Amino acid sequence: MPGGPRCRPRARKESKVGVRKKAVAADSVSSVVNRETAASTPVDVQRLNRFVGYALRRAQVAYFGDFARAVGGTDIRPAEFAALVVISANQGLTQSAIALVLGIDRSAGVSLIDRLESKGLALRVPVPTDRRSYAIMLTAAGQELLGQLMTSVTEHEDLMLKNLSKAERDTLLELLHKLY
Amino acid sequence: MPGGPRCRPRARKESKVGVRKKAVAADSVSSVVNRETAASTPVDVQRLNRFVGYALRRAQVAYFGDFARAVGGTDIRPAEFAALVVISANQGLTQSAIALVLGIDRSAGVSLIDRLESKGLALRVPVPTDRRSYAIMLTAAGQELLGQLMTSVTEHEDLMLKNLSKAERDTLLELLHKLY
DNA sequence: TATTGTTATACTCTATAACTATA
DNA sequence: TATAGTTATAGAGTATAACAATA
Repeated sequence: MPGGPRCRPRARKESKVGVRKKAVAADSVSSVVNRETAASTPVDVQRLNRFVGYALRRAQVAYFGDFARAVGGTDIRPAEFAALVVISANQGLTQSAIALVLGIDRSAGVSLIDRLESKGLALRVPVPTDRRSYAIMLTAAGQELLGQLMTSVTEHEDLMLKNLSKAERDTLLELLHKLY
Repeated sequence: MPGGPRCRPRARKESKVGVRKKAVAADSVSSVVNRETAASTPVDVQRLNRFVGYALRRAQVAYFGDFARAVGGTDIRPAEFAALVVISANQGLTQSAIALVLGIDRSAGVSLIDRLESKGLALRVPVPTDRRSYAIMLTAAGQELLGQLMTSVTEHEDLMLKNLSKAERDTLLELLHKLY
């Protein structure tokens, strides 16, 4: 996939985060080690599952994890797909406006549009009336790919949401929108 | 906050991702630049908002972004909170088991438990019957902090979900659980 | 002065591969 | 051989600060 190395090796021994291996004797802890728990007794996740934030994260990870497979060999990531959808519905939007809509920083928008442009899906068109900014447009290839993606992403969502009725799906969408 | 630098400077000029600044003349694009769109006309997000994945991401970003404020000066992140909840309800679980429950890799579990341990919230207790593994336990401090966090995180969720009725909240939780 | 696009940088989260000690 | 914990590493995602060109 895309992109070269962006991170460096950590310094060889600097990486010992915190205080490791300082394990204490079991009897310095009030409770006793429960061997059944450590083995294969069902884990209690009741309290954890009451938190919406945790459920949100798990659902999002599951969704994103399957996204790459869903869009096949296109090498389009969720943020890129979202950008394509926004640009398609709002041809000529500036980069900053796109970033604002997507809820990311302007600086993050640069590499997002870079990627779309390098794939031949979008273009930066100079705006004559404001030489600081570019109008972002879909290319014909971008428009066509978006058409395919609308289908494959919709299928992906159908699969992810197969346990939900149509009404539940609408409800989920509506409730999520209330969170931001 | 924690952690030193982990990334290196990109090589000075290597960073030009893709083909930038190759802006073409406006008339090489079928559509014309819509100045109103580039200015302040309301942006059309109708199609984008039909995608559950996008809504999931936005909701999760909003939730996580406010989490740090919600837990005050404790410097506890969502994953650490989730780990504390799991450990508390399942004292003595191994590191691998915790990672499995949280849906992360064993290797990611290492630094998670490292952080809890370095903050004095959890302990790695040697398991006599299996010298490869540790039983993870909450310390008294961990138990107490978790008590406070249960309150502040619950308040945080109440705030995030203030636009939802109790029934809607339960529905949201139930629907999200169906996604993973 | 303010904004647009940009670059350099930093940091979180998470994964994969490989290693060591143990089973 | 297989598993638990660990380390080194890669890379996605995103933020902040600062700068140049332009408004």
